[in-house]
Amino acid sequence: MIKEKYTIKDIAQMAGVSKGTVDRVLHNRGKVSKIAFEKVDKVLKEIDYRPNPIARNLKRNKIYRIDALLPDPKLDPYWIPVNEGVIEAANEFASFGILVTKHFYNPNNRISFSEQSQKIVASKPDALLTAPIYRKESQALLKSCCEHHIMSAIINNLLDSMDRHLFIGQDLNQSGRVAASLMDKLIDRNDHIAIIHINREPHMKVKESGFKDYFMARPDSKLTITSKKFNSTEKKGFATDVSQFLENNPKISAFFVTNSKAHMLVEALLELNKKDAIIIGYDLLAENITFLREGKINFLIHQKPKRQAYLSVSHLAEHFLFGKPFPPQEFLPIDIITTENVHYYL
Amino acid sequence: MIKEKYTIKDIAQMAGVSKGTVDRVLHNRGKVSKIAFEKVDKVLKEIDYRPNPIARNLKRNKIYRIDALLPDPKLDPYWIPVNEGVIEAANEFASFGILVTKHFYNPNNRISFSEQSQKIVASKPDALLTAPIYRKESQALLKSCCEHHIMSAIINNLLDSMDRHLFIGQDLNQSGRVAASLMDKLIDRNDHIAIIHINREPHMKVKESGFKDYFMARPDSKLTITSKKFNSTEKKGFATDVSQFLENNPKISAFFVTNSKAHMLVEALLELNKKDAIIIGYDLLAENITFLREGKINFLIHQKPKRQAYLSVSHLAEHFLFGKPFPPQEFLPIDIITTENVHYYL
DNA sequence: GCCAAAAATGTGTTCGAACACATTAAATAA
DNA sequence: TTATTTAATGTGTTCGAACACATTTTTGGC
Repeated sequence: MIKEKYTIKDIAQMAGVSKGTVDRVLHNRGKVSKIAFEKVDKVLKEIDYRPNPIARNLKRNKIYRIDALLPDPKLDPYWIPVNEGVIEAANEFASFGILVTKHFYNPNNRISFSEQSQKIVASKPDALLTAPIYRKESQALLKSCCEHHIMSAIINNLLDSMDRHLFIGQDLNQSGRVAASLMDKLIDRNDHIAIIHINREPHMKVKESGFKDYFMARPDSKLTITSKKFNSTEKKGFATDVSQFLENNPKISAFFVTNSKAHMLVEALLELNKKDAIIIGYDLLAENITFLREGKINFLIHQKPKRQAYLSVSHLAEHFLFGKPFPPQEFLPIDIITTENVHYYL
Repeated sequence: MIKEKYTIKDIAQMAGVSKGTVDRVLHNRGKVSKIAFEKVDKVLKEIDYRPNPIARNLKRNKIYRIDALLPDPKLDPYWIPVNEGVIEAANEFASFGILVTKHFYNPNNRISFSEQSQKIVASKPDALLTAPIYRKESQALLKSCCEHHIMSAIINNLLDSMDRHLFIGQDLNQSGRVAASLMDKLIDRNDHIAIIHINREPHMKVKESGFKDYFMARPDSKLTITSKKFNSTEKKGFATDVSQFLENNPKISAFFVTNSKAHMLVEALLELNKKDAIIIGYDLLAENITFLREGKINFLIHQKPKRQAYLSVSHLAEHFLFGKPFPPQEFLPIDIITTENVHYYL
């Protein structure tokens, strides 16, 4: 295998035919005689020809449309970095003819998700990127995409029965286990642990399972783990609820918050004058980082929302532009964040 | 700003000139009258023209050469993933006309580094990628690159007085601090800590500083931290040395190993029947992972050698191909690895 | 006002792949 | 055998930027 760049013209010359014939062989377009085919095929087998993706792309000269359907970052700050990741990738690939359009839905309103879904499918983009908060609606959307031959990519959380869609995110069960193993290093034998869901979304149950599984696997474990779901979105009601919960469970001193809202719990605990609680939460929101740096949150797990979004868009783009293959599921590492390394993740 | 793709031809038409004139304006090639310049300039200011990088690249049609000068992975397994990262990126960009050549040097022999250096510079590649283990020799190499207009990228460890070279790696001082903060969570008040250098390379001192700084910053800290350097490369001599060291410092129960050789220490400790020592080390070598999973290493810090290499090559490639800018220094996150999340980093 | 030199502007070709179209060779029917 | 369809093959153009080259316009000198 000689290291050189071969062109169609080269191959044609080597095989003693014209570039048109080589082209027909390469693309199985027929209208090639056996003799000609074999001459070309022989050369192709010798040289490991790889078409120049740049020339190919220039010729195609197509504008690829990727539509992103995401929760409105104004309504939940968790989605701000996701939005940034999409924008970054969009800018990077804009001059390559990749056109990214963003659509926001209200994360507290399934109807808004469905409405936007239909609009997007109707506009027939080349690919769709979404965070499937609502299971049923999301599955309907993905099915619809399949039917209309729209590529689909998913971030944040996996849906069950979901093959052949690009997924980029974390293994949420394992993420719960990581949280548990960190908790394990921090607590004493007689600590009681609470798993706190604040405005629970379905996939957070998976984190809870992982967390519990870790401790269940240890035969010596006699820990008490209580799971609690808080629904209040207003601060006041939430603080009262927390107070109530702690009165009923006075022994609890360690908390695992299953989403980005650990800072809310910290604030509530501070109001109740309950200090030195052990807290593990998710995501690098400004409030969380502040508490992490102050030692009021012990560990954060980084779900890399920005990277999820960036990677999805760039995988799709590079697939369209250069035919790059990508794995159907890409599980990102579960990053453990402390005061000391948080800086490098921002 | 209308969202459309403009070509030079479009601009020429809009400005009422020929594409040649537009080209001269875009590239400041002179030979343009004031009137023509202003006509073109006006259009350019209106439309935010970005040249099609694909077409540009096709026209250039140049083969870019990147030479990588790295320690032989056969002589130190730490460099295996670095090698993999280079290969992966090389394959990815091969069809774009990026030609990556690897050169290995003996990490225990500065002469072999110098010799290879000279060969590479003499062959005048477009860029050089290296891991600068030897300070003086590396600085000479980088200077030489500058003079010959060879781009240079560096991974693994930073050299001082090193501007305008692409660096991709971790902040080693901070990495020591991360190790310390993890140690802090694991130890008791009266534990004694040892910092262990096995076959020390100069930059490992930086990790030690970071580690010590963390504990110094705490006014309440009365910890004893001993630093020890082991030089033996053979197992037998090493175990004896460790034994000796422990006899002299019987109170030491926690170890921070500043490179990928934590597994050697674990083995030595096992031979001495010293169990439940606390150990924090670096890098996901197979041996380290085994001990991590068995609970004999508490934390590993992942230096992402593969990613460092991959990123360097792809940054250089994308710079050459598409004119992508890159930051002079890119500090990668300092990943904390436990039994629970190690799987996702492999 | 005319010619030569210089400046300004326009035209044409290239890169490699893709595909439309033109041309030639082989196969079939009259 | 000749006309005519069909198969096989070759040629030419396009994508957008870059640059070589050709052409036109302007300027200065007499």
